[in-house]
Amino acid sequence: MLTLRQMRYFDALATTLHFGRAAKMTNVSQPALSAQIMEMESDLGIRLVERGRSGVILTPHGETLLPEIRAILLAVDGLYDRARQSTGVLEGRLRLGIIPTVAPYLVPTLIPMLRQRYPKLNVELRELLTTGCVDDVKHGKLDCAIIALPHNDDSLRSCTLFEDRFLIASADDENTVLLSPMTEAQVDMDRLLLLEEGHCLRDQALAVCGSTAGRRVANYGATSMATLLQMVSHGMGITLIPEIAVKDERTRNRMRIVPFADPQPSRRIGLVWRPRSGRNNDQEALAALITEAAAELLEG
Amino acid sequence: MLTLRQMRYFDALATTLHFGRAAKMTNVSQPALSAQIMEMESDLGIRLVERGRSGVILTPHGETLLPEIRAILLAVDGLYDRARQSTGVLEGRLRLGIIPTVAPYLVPTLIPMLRQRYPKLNVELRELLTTGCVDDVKHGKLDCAIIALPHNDDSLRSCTLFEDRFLIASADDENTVLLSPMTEAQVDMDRLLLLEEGHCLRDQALAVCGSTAGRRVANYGATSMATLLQMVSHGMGITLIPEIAVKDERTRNRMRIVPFADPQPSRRIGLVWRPRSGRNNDQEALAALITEAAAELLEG
DNA sequence: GATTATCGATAGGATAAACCTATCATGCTC
DNA sequence: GAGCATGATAGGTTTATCCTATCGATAATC
Repeated sequence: MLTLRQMRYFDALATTLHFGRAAKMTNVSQPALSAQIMEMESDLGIRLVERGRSGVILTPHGETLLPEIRAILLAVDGLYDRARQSTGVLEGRLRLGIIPTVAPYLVPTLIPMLRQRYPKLNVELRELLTTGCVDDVKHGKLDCAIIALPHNDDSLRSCTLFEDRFLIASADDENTVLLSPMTEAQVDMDRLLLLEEGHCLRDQALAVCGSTAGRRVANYGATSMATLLQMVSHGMGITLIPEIAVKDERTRNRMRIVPFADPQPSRRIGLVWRPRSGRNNDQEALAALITEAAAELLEG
Repeated sequence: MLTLRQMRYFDALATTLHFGRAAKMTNVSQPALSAQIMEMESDLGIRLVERGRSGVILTPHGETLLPEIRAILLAVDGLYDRARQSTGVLEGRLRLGIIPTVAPYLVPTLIPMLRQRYPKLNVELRELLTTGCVDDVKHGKLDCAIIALPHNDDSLRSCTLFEDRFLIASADDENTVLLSPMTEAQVDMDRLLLLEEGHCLRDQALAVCGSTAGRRVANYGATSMATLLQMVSHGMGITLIPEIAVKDERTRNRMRIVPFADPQPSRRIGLVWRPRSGRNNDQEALAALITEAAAELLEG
């Protein structure tokens, strides 16, 4: 089997046209180089060089293969270069999963920031439910994901990005009096609209409003926050809205949005990744940037 | 130092995403493959794969390098293919030297024949004096050469291609009576025109006509057969013309060309090459073709 | 929740590849 | 013909690579 070592020796031999000098160039003894060249010729089944008393002549075969061999050696050296270069932070491809109740609000702010600060980064976004995010991160289909913590899989590492408070949204002509601030107990469960199953926000809303036995829930599940809030603005009910969505949804739907009384309920948004991924620097830098983006979204 | 073996193992690992299966694919034990991958990562200074309990995931680095590594492996396989393919007769480059008193007459016939019968052959022609031909063949600057035999260098091998008879050429209005056939003794040395020094034909002409002491020779030396024969046709003298040149030169100059009496003097044209060149098949095929081309030239 | 299966890493010893020094045979130069 | 230079060969050593057996940890299963 042909080896790179043999090619390197042949390269030196073709350069010097002299076994001794080629050996010196490759820091090896002349017999060693000679043996490797012979081995190479035997492997390929052709004579590469013509041994003469006054040095060496490449055979036509040798001359044919030389440029290809040199190209291979260059490509191999290129591997080292590329390996060395690509040790920077947030470079190359990053596959990022985001849950649907975060993605549409965070992405428009986050992506431009990423593009600006880490121009070498090529982000691939996927909007997935929590389970999808976690599974795909675990199986290496995603590098990391933005989900609501805590997650139940301790084979993944996570860190908190920001707290996302819940508020109550209703149509602005809602006849039911919404107190501000209101307590969870005041939420009329009959009128509470939720996302369809699978969305963590649905479970969180239920938890917040106390889905104790006996309290019924409107069993229609909206497919997205946008749909849900549209329903709310048309007076079909009320819902829990995460603060991160407020700014954006206000521009689209006329709604009345009131906070909960302290201690305000919230969800904790975090980043999850495989502990073995070895991209700690990347995760850290990404987390910092997301936190910054979220702060911008939440301040106004 | 990175090796091709490691790259092959990595290729298999990236394909199977499983150390055990990759090991089976490469006909090696799992620990051996594992060790090579680790060695590779250590060499490159980066993690290539992420070891998990359910198989393997490529790191971004690994994914970046994979296509390059596969390209390298393909190129190496290509070396074998090319080596195997190029074992045919008269393929690739052939650098052929020809002496000036043969080249202009043989080449127009020889080259088309070569092109037709050996389309994969790329002939590089060089017109050189005998010494140049021999030296360049010896030093590997030419693969072989067509010269007049015998040559004095026994480090080269040679074979006869064809016999090239000498004739006497004069202007067709030459007032000196040229007998036909004529003997060497009848040549008027005062009127004998020769090529400049270095051409073997000059020495052969002198040898034929007996350059015994006392017989002077016109000391003007023509630079080529064409020039020489032009001078002859203008009545400036007579000269020895090799039969191979007769057909072509007759169409350009009006001359009277008469043979020598038997035994007709001639030169032996042959092919020379390095015995170590290992292209015996090539030399043989080429010699056969040249003989054929010469026969065509000489028959008419 | 204990058991079993699977996966990659590790240990220890064997085999093969690659190397080095010293020497040889041959051709070239003076 | 002596001396020099070149690549090949010989014999012994070091280094790479490999294999079998086993381990520790995780994932799947009962």
